[in-house]
Amino acid sequence: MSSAANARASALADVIRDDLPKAKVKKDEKPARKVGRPRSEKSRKAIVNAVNRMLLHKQASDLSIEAIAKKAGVGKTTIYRWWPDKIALILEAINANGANVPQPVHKSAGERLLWQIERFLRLLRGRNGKVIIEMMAQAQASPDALGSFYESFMLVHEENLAEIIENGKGAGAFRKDLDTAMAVDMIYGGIVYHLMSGSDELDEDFITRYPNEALRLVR
Amino acid sequence: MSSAANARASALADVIRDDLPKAKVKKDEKPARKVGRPRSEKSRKAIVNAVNRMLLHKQASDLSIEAIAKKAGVGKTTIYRWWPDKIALILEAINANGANVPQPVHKSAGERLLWQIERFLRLLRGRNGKVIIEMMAQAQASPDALGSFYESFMLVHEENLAEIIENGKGAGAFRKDLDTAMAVDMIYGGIVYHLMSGSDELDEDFITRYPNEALRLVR
Amino acid sequence: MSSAANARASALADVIRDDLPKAKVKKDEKPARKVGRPRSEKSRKAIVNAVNRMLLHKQASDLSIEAIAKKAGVGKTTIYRWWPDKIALILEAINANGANVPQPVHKSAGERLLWQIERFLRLLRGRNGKVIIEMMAQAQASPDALGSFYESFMLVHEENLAEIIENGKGAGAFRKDLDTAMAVDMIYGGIVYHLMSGSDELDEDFITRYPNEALRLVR
Amino acid sequence: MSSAANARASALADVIRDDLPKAKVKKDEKPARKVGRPRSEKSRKAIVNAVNRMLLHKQASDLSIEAIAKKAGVGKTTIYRWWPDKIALILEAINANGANVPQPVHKSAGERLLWQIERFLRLLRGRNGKVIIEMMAQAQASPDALGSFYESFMLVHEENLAEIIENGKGAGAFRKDLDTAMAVDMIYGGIVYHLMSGSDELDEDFITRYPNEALRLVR
DNA sequence: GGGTAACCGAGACGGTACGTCTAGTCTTTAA
DNA sequence: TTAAAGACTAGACGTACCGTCTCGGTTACCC
Repeated sequence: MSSAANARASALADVIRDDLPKAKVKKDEKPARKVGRPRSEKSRKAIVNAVNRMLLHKQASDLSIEAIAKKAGVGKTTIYRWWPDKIALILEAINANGANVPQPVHKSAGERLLWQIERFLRLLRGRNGKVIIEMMAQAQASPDALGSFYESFMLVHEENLAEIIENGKGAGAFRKDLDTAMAVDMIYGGIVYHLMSGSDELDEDFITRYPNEALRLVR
Repeated sequence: MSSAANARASALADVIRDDLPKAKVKKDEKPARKVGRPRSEKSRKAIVNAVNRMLLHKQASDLSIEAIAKKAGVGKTTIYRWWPDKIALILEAINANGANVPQPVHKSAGERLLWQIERFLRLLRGRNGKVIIEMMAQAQASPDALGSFYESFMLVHEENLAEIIENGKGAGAFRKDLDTAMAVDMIYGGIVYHLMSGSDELDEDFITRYPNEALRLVR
Repeated sequence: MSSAANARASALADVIRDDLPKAKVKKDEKPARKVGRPRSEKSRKAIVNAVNRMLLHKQASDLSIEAIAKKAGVGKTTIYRWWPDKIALILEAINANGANVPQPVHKSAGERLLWQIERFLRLLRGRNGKVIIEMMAQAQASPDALGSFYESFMLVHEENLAEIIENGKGAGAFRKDLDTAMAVDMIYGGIVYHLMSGSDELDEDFITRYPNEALRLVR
Repeated sequence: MSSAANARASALADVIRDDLPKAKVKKDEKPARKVGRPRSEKSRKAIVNAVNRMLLHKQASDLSIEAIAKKAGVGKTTIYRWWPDKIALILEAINANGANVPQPVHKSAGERLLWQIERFLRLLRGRNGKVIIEMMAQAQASPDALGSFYESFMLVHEENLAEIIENGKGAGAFRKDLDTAMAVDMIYGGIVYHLMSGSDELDEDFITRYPNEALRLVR
């Protein structure tokens, strides 16, 4: 990831990492849809709700499309029609690809870095964290799924962080010799690795202290 | 993981992280049994070879116990008898839990840190890297498997790194206010995350530059 | 079937066998409707053509309404609206319910029998035979479909044959003690059974010799 | 079918019709099976019983392997392992391929013919008749299934009947110019066609009178 | 050297889930 | 109104593996 992030950092126009397969994003196809029965919003909600209810009791890897369909009172095809894989479905369900809140501007580089990391940590607190980490883990099994995961979740965070670091370097707030891509890998990697190591949830202590520890890395 | 690693670092006697479930490691039961047909070394080798041959063609997640048994000319039970899960089997096969080479002594804290990180990177270069990362990913699905993975692979690296950092802090080589556990998370996390992001192998550039980047973190 | 055929034979006014469920034949409702968008002749042809093209490659039982609709570029509902089931559709497509050619009159009973059987055999020669037999086979699955098949294909042949035999008996050309219904069953059954036994098409030899063999039965 | 039956009649050694695909008959492979867990007789019975119980309520075409497996408390694979298709399974279940009772000898050709037809009719009386006819119908969908049906059910009857007719012709009891194969087609075809025409069961009247009607055909 | 115990291969077992296919119905817009 | 398009629920298909079990047999040891 880092090299791509790096390239991106230097040329910020690039929005899509091209070393990762793209998930087929149906919603981008065309806004003007007219003929045929329209997608049922009721079914969509039933599916998403079913996923969320099930995640209360069991691990993401224990959800089966079959069970979700049954619980949602929906045909399996309806799920397969709208989501390319379980990863995309669950990420949508837990709303992880939440609105890309614009950063407050006019802040110092350091403050922007802390803000961005805190935002990421907030997204991973509670049950969500474990679920998302499971998604990332499951995505390892197939390049398609991996692309799907990155595009819908990780990419935007990487871009934001890389941009902040690059700017900070330019403004002299961060070390000039810092490798942006590696910094991104370390900062997000530290969090991901922590969650993968067994803790079911991020504890408050970690959330509080991690951003500052990360700040030390870039200065 | 970091808090446990931290605790461990302060009290180096702890060998087993106790926030992780222990995998049942049958071979440790040890009481030198005599009766009964002894384990067939031939079968063990056949299984391990089959796994390694199969890993040349396919992803770790695409190996099934069934296929391994067939390829090795072995009953499925023989595999289940000796390995608790696919993770343990594959880790043994690729010999990832390689000998815990003792560090050269009388080095500076910085040199020891670089040496340890390089050792870890060396272990993950080539195909091995992706395979091990897949193991880590699959282990997320079950606490047992996760314990198994940590115990047989990750734990020793964490302990070594934590010890080096603690010593470096004591000797004044590293920052006193550095959080050892978080540093461990970031250093290994950066590598793991990089591999999980899509690169099939660690490129030479990354391997060369990562250790120094990590060194900057702790100073 | 035979008892109904028998009853019919004695009272020739009966056109519909009443031991068979009637298929709902929508096109018979007929009351010259005016309002609404008219049925698209283009679609009708597209559907019929699609069926015929598909029958070149595959068995009738391998055609699905879904596939036909897709191939014809037509909604499934359009098919369901106009044909009660696959059987009716395919029979129409291969035009099996071909015009009920009136028999030449003023012939002897034997000649009329031969002519009728030959007509039936002609209808079943080539690919048509297997397709029609498959229709008959599939119709076994549901009384509705069976009724549909009989009404649109088999009934008229049975009636004709029964009438010829009855007349022949009255004129002294055929055995007086002959059971008309059983004779019909045997004559058509022999052909149907032959086709169901595996031959993909009726061979010339069979077509040539069968009518005379049947004639021996009734004398 | 008839031509093959004819060839067979002239050369009675031929037991297998070769214009039909052979079903893979696993039981013929080898009697001496040693290794591996043996087939569970309990499961076999459970499956066969489930089929029979289900046939009381529903048509053969409405049985699904899935439902049978569930009702029998058995894995689907267990069914697929032992039966090539639903046809073979149902035929075994209703025991249609019942013992090939040897004919009483020293009878006249006519008596033997009547006996054979009555035996066939007896097999098809009651619910069995409709079920078997449905099997024959379903078998039309695939050459494999058709072969399976013929081999396990129809073949022996055809052979017996053909042999009786040939003998009768030789002994002067039946017409010399009779085409054996066509006679077989007509005799069995009459029955099959009758059942396919809608009657749910063979009525007593038909059973009583059909054999004599058939006898007239061959004289 | 016979008994006993754990091993071995083979492969059948009850299950779960997969992703695809089809049936027949429902809900839109377009003609 | 009806046609056409296509989404909907439902559920079977046949396959792949899971982890367990049940065989016949083998290979050590221990007495």
